[in-house]
Amino acid sequence: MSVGMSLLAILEDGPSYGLQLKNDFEQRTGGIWPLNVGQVYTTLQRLQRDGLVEAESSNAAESQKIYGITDQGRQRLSDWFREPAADGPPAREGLVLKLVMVTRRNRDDAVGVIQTERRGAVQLLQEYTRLKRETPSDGDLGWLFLLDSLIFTTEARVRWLDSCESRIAASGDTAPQRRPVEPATHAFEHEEVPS
Amino acid sequence: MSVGMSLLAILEDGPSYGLQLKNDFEQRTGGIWPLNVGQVYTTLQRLQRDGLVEAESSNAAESQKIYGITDQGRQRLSDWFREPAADGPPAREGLVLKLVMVTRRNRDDAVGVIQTERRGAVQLLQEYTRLKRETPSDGDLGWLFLLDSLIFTTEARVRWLDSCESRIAASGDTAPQRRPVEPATHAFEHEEVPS
DNA sequence: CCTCCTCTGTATACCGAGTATAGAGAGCCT
DNA sequence: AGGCTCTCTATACTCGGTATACAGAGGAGG
Repeated sequence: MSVGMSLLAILEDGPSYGLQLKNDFEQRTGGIWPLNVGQVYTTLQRLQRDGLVEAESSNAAESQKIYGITDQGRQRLSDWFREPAADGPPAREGLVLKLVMVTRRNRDDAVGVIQTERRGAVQLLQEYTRLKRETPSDGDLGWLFLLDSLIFTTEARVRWLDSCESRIAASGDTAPQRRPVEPATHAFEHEEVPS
Repeated sequence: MSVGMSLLAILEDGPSYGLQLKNDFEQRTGGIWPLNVGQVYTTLQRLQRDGLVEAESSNAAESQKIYGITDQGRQRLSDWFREPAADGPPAREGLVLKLVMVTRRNRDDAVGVIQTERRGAVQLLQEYTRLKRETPSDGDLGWLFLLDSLIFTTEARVRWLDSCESRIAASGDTAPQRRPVEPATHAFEHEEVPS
């Protein structure tokens, strides 16, 4: 739950409340990662349930609930920073999945997908580099990290798409692979289904 | 819903049922992306609700429900292949979030996070390149795409981590950074907030 | 035969991430 | 006063993901 941990990290700088946490979160990520307000409240409830956060009385306005981090919360946050991020299988990625699926179906469609995505990625890349150009290189470290991350992964995506396209080009001449789409298949195809 | 669309893509090859769909999915992704069975059934229910899939009578065993793609499902699948994948803000990434948060808190901890993650990423990279070495370069295109994607993004992650570390090294000497905690941004309310 | 065990297959409960929206209260303006 | 906007909290809902319950079929062995 990286959102919850991020809220904990913000709360470590002092007690706060829902909307303020949302704003702080978005400020720290330069507005690149907007955070839905509703998610803040549900996440706070979960953090409170787990004892990582406690509600403090807001004497002035009833409409504000101030939350503060607990000692257990500080401990949990420390653990989060210490433990490695990825342990299970790598996260599924929509575009990769799409390309895997479309390639088996029709290689021409795959080339279309690649070209569409490449255009989008290059455009994003230009946007990110523009943002970076406007940022002093001694600016906020977190913001620079985030920008660099976006740039590196988007660059990698472009190069990956190029490699996919050339792979298709290299193999397309030799291997036909897929039937030309027919409706009304399954009537007769039933025998092979195990029963 | 890329999982649902992937199931649709599999169903385009002919009717099938829950467990078989899980197995086909994992076979197409070379076992890199295991798919929980439960998710298959709930996703099938959603697809059926939306009319993209229909339950066919399972003649032999009652314990098997055979699903087939509908014309509407084929249309939806075509649309999925045609439409660009990413339109909203880029997906939040746990590691980037962690690094952004930890950097603001303590740069030494940030270096620790970077080094831990770098070790893990390099190890993954070795694993992926080993898998690639064992794959003939004219093998299944989808599998090669998937493998390349993992390699490209993991490489990018390593280079990103290196760049983060050198940024910290470059700026660490000059700039103190921890803000001395200022709540009270907000008009009148919490002059009572304990800090 | 009957029991136990395993394998296959389906289904549900639950959690977290994420979105949309309802609705209360305060301040302001005319 | 009425009405508007802004702030703030809260809930309902969807989807991705995991674990687990549950039912049936078939085999092994007493």
